[in-house]
Formats: sequence, C-alpha cells, structure tokens
Amino acid sequence: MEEAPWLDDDETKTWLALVSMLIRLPAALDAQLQRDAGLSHFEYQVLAGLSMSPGRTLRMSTLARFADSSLPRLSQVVARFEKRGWVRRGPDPDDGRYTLATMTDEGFAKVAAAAPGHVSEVRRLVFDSLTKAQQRQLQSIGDRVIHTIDPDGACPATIADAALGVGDS
Amino acid sequence: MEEAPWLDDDETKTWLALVSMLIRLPAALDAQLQRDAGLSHFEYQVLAGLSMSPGRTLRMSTLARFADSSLPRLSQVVARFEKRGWVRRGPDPDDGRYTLATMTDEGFAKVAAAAPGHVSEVRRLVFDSLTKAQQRQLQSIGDRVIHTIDPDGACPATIADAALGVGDS
DNA sequence: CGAAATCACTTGCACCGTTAACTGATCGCC
DNA sequence: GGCGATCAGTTAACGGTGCAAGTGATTTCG
Repeated sequence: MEEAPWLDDDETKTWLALVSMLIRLPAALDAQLQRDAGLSHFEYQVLAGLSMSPGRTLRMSTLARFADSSLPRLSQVVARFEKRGWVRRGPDPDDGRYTLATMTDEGFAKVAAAAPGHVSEVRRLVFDSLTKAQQRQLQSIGDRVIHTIDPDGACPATIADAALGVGDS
Repeated sequence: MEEAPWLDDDETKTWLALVSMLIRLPAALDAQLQRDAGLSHFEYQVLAGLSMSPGRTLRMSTLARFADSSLPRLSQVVARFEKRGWVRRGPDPDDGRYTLATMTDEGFAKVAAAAPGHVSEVRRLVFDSLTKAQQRQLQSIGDRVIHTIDPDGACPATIADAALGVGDS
C-alpha cells in the first residue's frame, strides 16, 4: 500500500477529467432521455436489452447482468413497465425458478421512439468529439478497466454477444 | 435528427464498453471507500477539495462546482460532516450571503487516512492497466466530452487551478 | 434612504436504489 | 420419495438525491 503514495501532476489531471466525465456524462444522458422520452438511462438500457433479444424475451437475471443492475432494482423497474403494458412476466417453462420478461409491441414502440434521440445525443456528446483513433483507444481503455474491476465477469458486450446474438468474433 | 440513425458495430462496442465503465468504475470506487473508510466517493471528493484549498476553507458554491454537486446535496453532506466535527461553517466576512466551510484537524486526519487506500485503488483500476499514451488519450477524451456537455462550465481541474492553487498553466 | 429584486444557502417532500428478510422452485442426498 | 440446501425473484425498510419553496443577506434603483 506504500508503493505509490500519490499521483503526479499529469495523472491528477487525467484523473480529474475522468471523474468529471464519470459524473457528467450519465447525468447528461439521463437529462436528454428524461426530457424527450420520460425515461431514465437505466430504464432505456433495460428496454434496449429486451428489444434486441430474440423473441424480445430474456430471463430477469440475464437482463440484470446486461443492464449492470441488481435484481431488486430490475424487479421494481420491470414491475413499473408491466403496469404500463410494456413488458409481461411469466415463469420459464424450462426452469420454474427463472422468470422470463417479454417486451410487448407497446414497449417496443416506446423504445423505438426513444432510440433516435438518444443515439443522436450519444453521437453528439461522444463520437462527434473524438477521432477514430480515440474511439478505438476509448474502447480499449474501457475494456481494460472493466476487466480489472471484474476479471471473470462478463461485460455487457459479451452478454450481448452470448444471449442476444449481437456482434461478432 | 435524421443525420445518423444508428451506431455501427465498432461504435456499438465502444459505446457498451464506455457505458459499462461509467457504471462500474464509480461503483468500485464507492465500494473501496465505503469498506475501508466508511465514505462515499462523493463525500471523499468533498473532503479532498477542502483539504487541498488554502486554509482548508472554501465557499459552499465553489466546493459544489468542484465536486460536481448541486447545492442542496452538498449542504446535507456538509451538515453531516459538521455533526461529526470534520467541518465548521460560518458566514463569509466579505459577503454574508456566502458560507465558508472550513475543515477541522479531525476532518483532515480522516481524509489523510482515507487517501492512500483510495489512490491505491485508483492506480490499480485505472493507471496500472493503461499505457502512458492511453493516459494522455484518456485525459484528452475526457476534456473533449466534458467541454461538449458544458462548453463554458469550468471543469474541476480548472476550479482546482483557480480556487485551490493546484496544478499549473 | 427604502423597497424590490437577486443571490447563496437551507429545509421539506417525493422518488429511487441498496440491503436484509421472505416466498417458490429445483437439486442433492439418504 | 422426502428433507435440507441452494437458487431466482419479490417485498419491506432505510438512507441518499433532486426539486420546489422558504430564509437571510446584499445589491439596485427610484
């Protein structure tokens, strides 16, 4: 713990920039989604995950991992969605312990309506400011940090690959 | 809004990696600080800002900008700190509308005890995984994103420079 | 000089998220 | 086959955060 007591000047600036981005970017995305669609970023992520899955159906636990969510948190959000008619829940025929969440047409319409504005904001705040090289660096940096935090935990992209059939390689 | 309807495959992967980092990195930092010092990352940021300022004193509004915080949020946290004897509050002699928050020796001892473990975790999760070039890229990426979100808003680093006398040029 | 407007901050209320205890369903072991 | 253990998910209680209204101090302008 005594190896490297403090950050040097460059590291401090990098760190302050990262922390600020860590706070402001989610806040900005939440603000846009709340304003234009009445959705939090987390709610959007849940709907997006369901909309991309085959049959628009996913086990709650799989959806929770995809959305970086605890199970209680997801349970409450899905309960709200069910009340609004965006999602239906039922036991998994293969294993009664699992619960399958299925997105309705109304839910799909909701996320389809919200997506363009959100993607546009993501482009505006992130991709438009960055060079192609920086985008590659950003992905690499993100992958490394995530892997350090959770070495054997599947990242959302992997879950997307495995459960949703999205992506390649 | 119709300019670029969707993200391509590379952009999607970059985006998923960034979103995951946006969620997991703050969670990991909170977990370490909570475990080892009983502090949230936000509380640490407030204490760190005060500890670095001249006279360990700062106006509430300046501290709020530094910590990316709303004023009510900061007010409650500082009220808790005051109750624990880590901070004292009083009106600014120059302008009675401002409130000066001053860190006590006990508060300084608290943040000084928490800092090494936190910095060590920051190193472990971020800097140790990254090359020097990636660190430079990360700072540049963060600066650009922050500036896009808030073009004329001062970033914490700038506030640190101006109000705390930290850093250079 | 005094009243209205503005500014910095604090308080009250509603909502959201985490934690711990609980319900149902399946698996392991005898 | 039946009992305990484990797993998936829900529910209830607590703490924290954002928003709107309120307080106190200062500036502005007639």
